[in-house]
Amino acid sequence: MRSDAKKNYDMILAVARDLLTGGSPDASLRDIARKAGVGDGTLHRHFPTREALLEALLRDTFDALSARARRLQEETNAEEALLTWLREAVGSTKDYSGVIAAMVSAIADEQSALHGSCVTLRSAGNRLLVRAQTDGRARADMDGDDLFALISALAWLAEQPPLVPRSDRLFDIIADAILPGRGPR
Amino acid sequence: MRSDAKKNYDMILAVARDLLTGGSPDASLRDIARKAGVGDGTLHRHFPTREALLEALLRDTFDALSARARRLQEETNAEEALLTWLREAVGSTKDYSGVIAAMVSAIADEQSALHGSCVTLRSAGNRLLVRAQTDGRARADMDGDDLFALISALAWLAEQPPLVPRSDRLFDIIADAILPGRGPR
DNA sequence: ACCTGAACACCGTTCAAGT
DNA sequence: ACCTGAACACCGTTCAAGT
Repeated sequence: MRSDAKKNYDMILAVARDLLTGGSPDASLRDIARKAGVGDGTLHRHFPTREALLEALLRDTFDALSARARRLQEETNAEEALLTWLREAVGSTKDYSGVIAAMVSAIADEQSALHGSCVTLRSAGNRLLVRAQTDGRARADMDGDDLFALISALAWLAEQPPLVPRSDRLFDIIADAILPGRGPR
Repeated sequence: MRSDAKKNYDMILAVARDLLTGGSPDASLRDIARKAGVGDGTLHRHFPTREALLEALLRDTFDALSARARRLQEETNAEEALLTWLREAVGSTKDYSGVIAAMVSAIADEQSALHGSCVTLRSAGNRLLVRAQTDGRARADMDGDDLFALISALAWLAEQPPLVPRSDRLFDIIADAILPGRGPR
């Protein structure tokens, strides 16, 4: 990449992160381009869709979650590892509203810029799930796709402003479904 | 309402239902107006927002769900009643994509056209939940808002095309969280 | 190679003009 | 009263023209 292109690319990402995690979660691509000081076409060439931009913003987060799963796998018992990782996975997208629906759509669309990140996430979760199932902790009639869906549902709930105050409780309820016999009844 | 206005109102609703439940879940309000043979302003006066249109389309459904809850309350045991009603509530919005996020937002916004329907739905669910809790079937640390949120999450999952094939299973998993000790482990 | 920004086809919303 | 449809301020996307 030419150095001026690289500079634009980085500037777009920085501005997008500021706007989206700041007060403007629905900022238009045009707004982002303007604030980044580039033309509409430049943004569109670097990031052909909004998804592509989100993917670039979240790739590091997904990679970190995958590494985190590996560490938990080694260091912690199966139930605690899965639970901790779930909590972190659900929390990981909370600053990027709208990304959850895009992720669910991307898991089935190999063309999507988010596809790779989604597959990585699902695999990481699946490893932890299988171990917890082997230990008889997690319910047996579930697979990695179910787990991915439940994480999505929880992340989506946490994205809805009126439900934010309840999101910890809702996490506990659904976590109980995955790891029965944990919390209070 | 003047008779020509009533005719327009009905025509808009009929066309909207056709388009939204047909192949065009994201049909624009302008498309709906054109197909209904009315001006943009006419649609906008009858239904100031997309939510208002969805509310009109779904009001009967919500009323029916509320009546259904009352009947189940009388005729069926607490666990079965809640479970059956949950399944119907989750399925009730499946033909109207995008309505779930609007409903969650409306539960906290008294100005929303959907607010009344949401409150009705929450009350109906809460009655069934309380009875199931009294019978010791439903988990005790939940309230009507939690139930509303879980219904929303399930309906949202059912709205995501890649997850449609799994939605029955996901329903079972979350239903187990609400009514522990039901399904297979 | 890469960038700019006008242009295009949309969108929801408003409002002057009509009946 | 109620309706129409042009107009407005947006949106994502494209592409001719520049450097």
